[in-house]
Amino acid sequence: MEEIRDTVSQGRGAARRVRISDLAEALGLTKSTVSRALNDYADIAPETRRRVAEMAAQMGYAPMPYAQAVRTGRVRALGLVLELDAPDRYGPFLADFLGGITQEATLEGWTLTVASSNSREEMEATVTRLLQEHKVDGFILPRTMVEDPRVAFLRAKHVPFVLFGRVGHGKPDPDLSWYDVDGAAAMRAAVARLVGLGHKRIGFVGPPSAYNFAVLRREGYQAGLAEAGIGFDPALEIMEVSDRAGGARAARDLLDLPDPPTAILYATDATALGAYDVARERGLRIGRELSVISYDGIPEGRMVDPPLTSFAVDSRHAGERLAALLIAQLRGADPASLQELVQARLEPGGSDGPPPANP
Amino acid sequence: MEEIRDTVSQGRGAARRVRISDLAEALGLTKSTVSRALNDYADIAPETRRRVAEMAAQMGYAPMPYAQAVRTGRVRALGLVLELDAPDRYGPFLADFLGGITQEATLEGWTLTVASSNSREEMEATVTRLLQEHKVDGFILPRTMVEDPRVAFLRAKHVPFVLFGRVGHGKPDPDLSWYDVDGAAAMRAAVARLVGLGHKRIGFVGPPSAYNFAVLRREGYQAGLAEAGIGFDPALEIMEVSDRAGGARAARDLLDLPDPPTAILYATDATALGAYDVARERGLRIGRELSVISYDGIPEGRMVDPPLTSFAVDSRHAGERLAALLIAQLRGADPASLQELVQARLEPGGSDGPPPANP
DNA sequence: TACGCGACCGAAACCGGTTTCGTAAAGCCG
DNA sequence: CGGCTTTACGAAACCGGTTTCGGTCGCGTA
Repeated sequence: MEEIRDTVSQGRGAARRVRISDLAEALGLTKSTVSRALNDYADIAPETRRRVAEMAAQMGYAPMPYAQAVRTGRVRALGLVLELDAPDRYGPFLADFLGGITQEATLEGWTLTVASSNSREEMEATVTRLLQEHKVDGFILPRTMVEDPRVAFLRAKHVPFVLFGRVGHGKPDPDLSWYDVDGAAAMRAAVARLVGLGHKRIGFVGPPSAYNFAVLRREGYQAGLAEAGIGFDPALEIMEVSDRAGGARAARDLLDLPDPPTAILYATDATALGAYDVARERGLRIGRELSVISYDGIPEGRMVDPPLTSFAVDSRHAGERLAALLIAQLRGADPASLQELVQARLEPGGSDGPPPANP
Repeated sequence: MEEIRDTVSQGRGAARRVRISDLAEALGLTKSTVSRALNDYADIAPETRRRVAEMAAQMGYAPMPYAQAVRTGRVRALGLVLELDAPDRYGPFLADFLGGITQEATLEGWTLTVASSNSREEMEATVTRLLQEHKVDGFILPRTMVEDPRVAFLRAKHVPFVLFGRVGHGKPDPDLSWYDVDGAAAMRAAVARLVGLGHKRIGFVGPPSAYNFAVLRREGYQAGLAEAGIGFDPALEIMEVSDRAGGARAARDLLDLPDPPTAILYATDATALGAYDVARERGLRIGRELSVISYDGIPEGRMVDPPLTSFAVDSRHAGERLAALLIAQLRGADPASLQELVQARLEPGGSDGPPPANP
């Protein structure tokens, strides 16, 4: 192996990377003292600490994370395993989500390592490898399930992680870190909005109930009905729907009921678009003969006619906060204290309106 | 700092990670010999090499990349910087693309580190940090520009990289590694298809010409015209269009010409959807009064009526090959030998047909 | 004035590998 | 059968940091 390494700097510029020993020499100290000064050990004089910090900044010193890792076991890297086998493939939010994570991580001097899996087995193998090679210090787990195998798996290995979404239905999740958008509250608000417009029969179309968010949104729907004093009719609720075609089928089934709903609440925009297809088929006008409200705020919802009334989530913010929560946890914060619930933002479109006068 | 580290294994299971010294001891060799055996040094007896490999497999030994990196400077990590300021935000392809990269990288024992930037300055700062911290060994650069600042930047730093797309117009790019889909060929084929249907006046709508793929696709369009013996009319070509609304504006401009085209070739599906909006506005039927062909193969193109005839690219394959090319380069292959050009796959829809009888 | 105790820093071991260098044993050759 | 190469491995340095362990110094106290 040729003696290249960092020494591309032979010519001009690029000033051969400064090591901690260079710093120590320049200061007339030993590298052990410099190291402790930089890491805020108590047995360093404040004045010395200041001098070291100053010289480090001046010389542009930055430690090499992997050299530190040999001793500390920490690489300052966050892990994210994308699940390629998920039904909706993350939609258009992935770029925002990754942008949020990486921007926040960069701010704190961390990086993001991403991997992917096509099955649960593959996911476990990937996580294991990442851990064994010490490529990451902790994980961000997107799209939680009610019974999430990843949680049990990582817990058993004592690996820090944060969840995007909660687990276990609606139970409090003690000593787990998570960030979630309050889908239940959004669904409640959606029901209230529809009731305010005069609707009495409101359908609900939800995703596979293995996903925690699906369950929470359904609960929000039912809670909304209860608050409005409307009885819950199981015939109006269709679960296990995950794509546009499924959303269309659900709409047909609901509209074919003896006493069909005048409004349908969809748990996701992608499925709500199916209602537009059915409306076209049957000559119904969305927002007039059929009202629709959904959740996610995908760009496509703004492009259809009429625009979809939807509760938008800020994926970028989610990424930022998840990164921040995980980093905090890795720095020693108590996981149980790292939980955030934010509200979705209503984006009114033209897809909801008063029910038709004579049904 | 407590003595935790890997020794969570005090109870059962988790068998304290096996180090190279454990391997050496079990074999009755020194760790230097074991290391050289594992790294295929010439001065190791074949029989010894075999024994070491066998024992390593048996004991489940895997070196820690960062410990190796202290000496070698290599961390077996690929870098990807997402450009958040790009006009189209990667669309729905990002998950596939990342899936391809990570699956291939995993196969070879590498990982992917992703970062993001909102501007050129931020991109350079991010790359510099990743390099300085030795978090990555090389980069994958998506979405190349005709004059790509990233290429000059990384070249000056002697950092290995591969391009998704070519640079510098259509020139051969010597000593650069790249993977690209032959957009020009697709556009030529599209023109031929339209001419075969009877079209004589064919418009073209392209993305910002700073992007290399935009230029190549335009050249393909013009080459297609030439092959068909149709003169090129500059009025029929509109560039710098990057979204659906822009695609709609372009369609209006083209249709408002004194001698309007009967078919429009769009360089991207996202912009082609704008033609559907205009068709609805003006009561034109796509595939009848107006033919449309485009490129990308986004899922939404399959959902519109009629389905969009488009040339689909396989983003997952692109990710896989880019990862493979970069890894090969990092292993010492000559960059100039690492260039791949693949063809897009035509997905016929209903958006193209014979021109109307009387224009 | 002798003693004890913090405060502060240096010396050296250590982390898990890689690479250089030296050398004993085996093979080659006449 | 002895000298000269090879062959194949061990010993030790090294990579860039962190952490442990002492030891010196100044100062308050008896």
